[in-house]
Amino acid sequence: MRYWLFKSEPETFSIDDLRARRNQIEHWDGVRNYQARNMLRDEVKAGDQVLFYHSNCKPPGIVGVAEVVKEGYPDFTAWNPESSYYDPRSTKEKPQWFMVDIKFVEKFPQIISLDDLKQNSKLHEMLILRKGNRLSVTPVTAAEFKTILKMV
DNA sequence: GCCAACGTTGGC
DNA sequence: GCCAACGTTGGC
Repeated sequence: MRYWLFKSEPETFSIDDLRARRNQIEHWDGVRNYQARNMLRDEVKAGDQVLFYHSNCKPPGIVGVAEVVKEGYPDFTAWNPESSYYDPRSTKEKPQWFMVDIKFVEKFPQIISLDDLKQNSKLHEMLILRKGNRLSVTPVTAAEFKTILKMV
């Protein structure tokens, strides 16, 4: 089993939105970056654990955990001209973009803020803390995941 | 709202 | 295949 960190702007889709979904499951659509796409398509597997990160808000940070329940399949929002994620280069024959389904596991009683993460010496290697890192899907090590759960 | 850091696009 | 211009991300 592997561990990941998924970023989302809470204004767009928050952990509360995930919890409110039917069966508490939602597809993780709209990823339009090739590196992140490759991970969603090839590496993220059912059963993997996901740290749910709120970005572009005050404060940014990890707000809970989700679990992958369905692995990489074509992101159908790319086929919908009405969608803001529409991409005419992606077709049903040759899908360009992929997504996974995740299920709500828990919401932390309080956010583990970006600042908290920076303070923790065990997390200095975390990709999310690297300068300039903008990937919305990043791998997390088992040790990092464990450390973060202890910070709750 | 600013702006640094990136990724993507497209002319050449 | 280079690289300038442009768009986006996301912390501050």
